[in-house]
Amino acid sequence: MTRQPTVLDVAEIAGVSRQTVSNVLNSPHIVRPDTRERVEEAIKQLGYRPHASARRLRTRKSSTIGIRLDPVTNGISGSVLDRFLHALTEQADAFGLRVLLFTARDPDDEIAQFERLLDGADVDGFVLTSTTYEDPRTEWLLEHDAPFVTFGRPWGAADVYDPRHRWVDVDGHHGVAEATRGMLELGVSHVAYLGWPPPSGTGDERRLGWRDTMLAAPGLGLREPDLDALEIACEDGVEQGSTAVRALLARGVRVDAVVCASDSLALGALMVLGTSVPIVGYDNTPVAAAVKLSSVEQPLEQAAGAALELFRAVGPRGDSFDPDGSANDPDHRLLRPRVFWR
Amino acid sequence: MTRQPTVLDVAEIAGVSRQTVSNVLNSPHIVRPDTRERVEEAIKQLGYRPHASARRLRTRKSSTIGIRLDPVTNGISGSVLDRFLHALTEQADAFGLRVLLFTARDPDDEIAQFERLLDGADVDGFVLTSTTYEDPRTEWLLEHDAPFVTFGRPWGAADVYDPRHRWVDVDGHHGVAEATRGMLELGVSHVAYLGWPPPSGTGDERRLGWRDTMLAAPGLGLREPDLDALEIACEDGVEQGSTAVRALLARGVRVDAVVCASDSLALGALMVLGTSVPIVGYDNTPVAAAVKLSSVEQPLEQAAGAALELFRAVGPRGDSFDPDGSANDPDHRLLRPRVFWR
DNA sequence: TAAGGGTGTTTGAACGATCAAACACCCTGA
DNA sequence: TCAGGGTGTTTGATCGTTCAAACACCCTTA
Repeated sequence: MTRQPTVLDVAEIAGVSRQTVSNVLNSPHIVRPDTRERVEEAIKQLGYRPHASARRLRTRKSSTIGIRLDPVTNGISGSVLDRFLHALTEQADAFGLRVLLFTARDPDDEIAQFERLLDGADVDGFVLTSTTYEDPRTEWLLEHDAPFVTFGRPWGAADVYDPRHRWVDVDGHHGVAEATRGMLELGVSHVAYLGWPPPSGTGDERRLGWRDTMLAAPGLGLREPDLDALEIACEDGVEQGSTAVRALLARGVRVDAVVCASDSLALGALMVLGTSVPIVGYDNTPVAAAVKLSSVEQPLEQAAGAALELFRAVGPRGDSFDPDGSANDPDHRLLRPRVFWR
Repeated sequence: MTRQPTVLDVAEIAGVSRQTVSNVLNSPHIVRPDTRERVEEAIKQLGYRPHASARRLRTRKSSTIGIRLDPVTNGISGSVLDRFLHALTEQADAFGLRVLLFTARDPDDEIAQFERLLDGADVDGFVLTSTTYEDPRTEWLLEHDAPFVTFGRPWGAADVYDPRHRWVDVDGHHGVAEATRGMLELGVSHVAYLGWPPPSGTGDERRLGWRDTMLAAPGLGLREPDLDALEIACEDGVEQGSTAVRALLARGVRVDAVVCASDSLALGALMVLGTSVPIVGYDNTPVAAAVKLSSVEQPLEQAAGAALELFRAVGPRGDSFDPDGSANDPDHRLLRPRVFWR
């Protein structure tokens, strides 16, 4: 036989019907053990493998998630999403899912792609990677109730814990706080913060991680105005980081250490300050490793796994309703990063 | 009507049969213009979109290419493949193709994935990104005549221009030669080369790009032994690059400029030599941009486009046989990189 | 006027799987 | 002996599309 074997071929060999073969594959528990064994034997013998498209046509499910590849690898930090994508792909198999890529020029185009992929039954749903305030994409997906999970909280949403919007995210506050604490443990007191200008969901959270830690530090005796002086904000970028640090120094501020909102900024700081002052970046990109920069590392494997779990759970919505609220929230996951000291 | 419209719905509205609608979609030229117009009108009116799985089931084609996401983003240069992947995804649409990701632990596992994806009709074929000498993967694919295109020449193969093995690649010799010429034009004479230890298909080629250019340089009067002194090899990595350059200097060699086989090595050189000596890297990674390093840039968009073209052409093999040989080779593309001077 | 050829459209069947309902069988209890 | 219920398996129909062959029609040409 030259063509691929089908359920029928398997059925014939095992001496059962099509449907029984199908049952062995999809709901083994309803088949009697000895029958099941015979069928499994035949499957192995023929090297049978279900035809994915036929199954999709019938079940109207593709077991595939779509994910958008961002248009520009925006500098250094692009690699974070690449690593997330990688982890996602790697673990998708274990969840019986596949990952289909697509690109889009802008949010509107992306929505058009959603429509195209869903209508063609190419994907069951999506994983979104960078969501913005009042994101038109999530609104569209909710409206058309298409399953989705975002990597990143819906900053600015009325209810961040809306069960209809499932998300996975990394606790930036905790990460930066840890980095700051690590600096203070070195015995220094003037830990500066180099971040992004508000408003920025992620950025503001990271900034607070530093600020809260500094204020709470015992015996440091720092007050709000002291902190204001130790903080500087600029757009993301190596050059911008260098410029900002120079400005900080020009003000005559004493800087014992620097905690940054990104590796790009950290690299910028490094180029001005050299290795005399300890610096911590964020995202632990390959660049950080290359120049031996400490950095906050996001648990991307965990994040990917959690995203897949949430995605798979999208179907039976509401049946696991938790009256306690966020106590044991099954729809959202906030993961803890850790500092990678070098 | 709540469900997705089908060809039948369109047919009814346009007053034609299923097949005519199908023809309008797949071979518009055989449909009379006025009929076609009526059908297109109906398609637009209903917002009809063909069901991809149904089509795939019938045609036994998935219009999807599989691509493996490499297990580890190996340092800085990982971004090259990411950018290629990106370009591939972006242009796939124009070729009516989709990109499906998968991962694999090792070549054997990858072959198992090939089998799984092909049997399930999930993909039509593959684009391979890093091929090695006597690659078991390409051999398997050839044996099972599964369509594939590699990004990278089959180094060491008996016949690199074997028409059964289609490939796209970038002319590293030319890229490094250009970089070297650029250095010489600055008026310097002692251009060193920092590369990888042989044997390495890509590495050896790049090295020759430098060597040939140096030997051919008019008025330089360099001979083989002089070149040997100007050359040093080490494994890829920032640290390794620094060490190698230090060794070169320790030997008392005069170094006016450095051409490197990668950005990692270039960064390593930069950390030892500083900005006093011009350095050129390879791949133009974000890191190179960040530290203002000149670098050879691979035309990844072109490479992706060419890969897709070749992939689409895999079907009718042999009908475009070219007796002249490589004169106008339709199965392979060697692209020219350019130096991005900073 | 009938046979032949070309063009454009329709019809029946198939792709390979799963759903839903029917069916066969065994066991129990009236 | 037969109704009733449970378990395990089979049968017919279906998902939405395209292939292959049939068909209707018009235009030539003998």
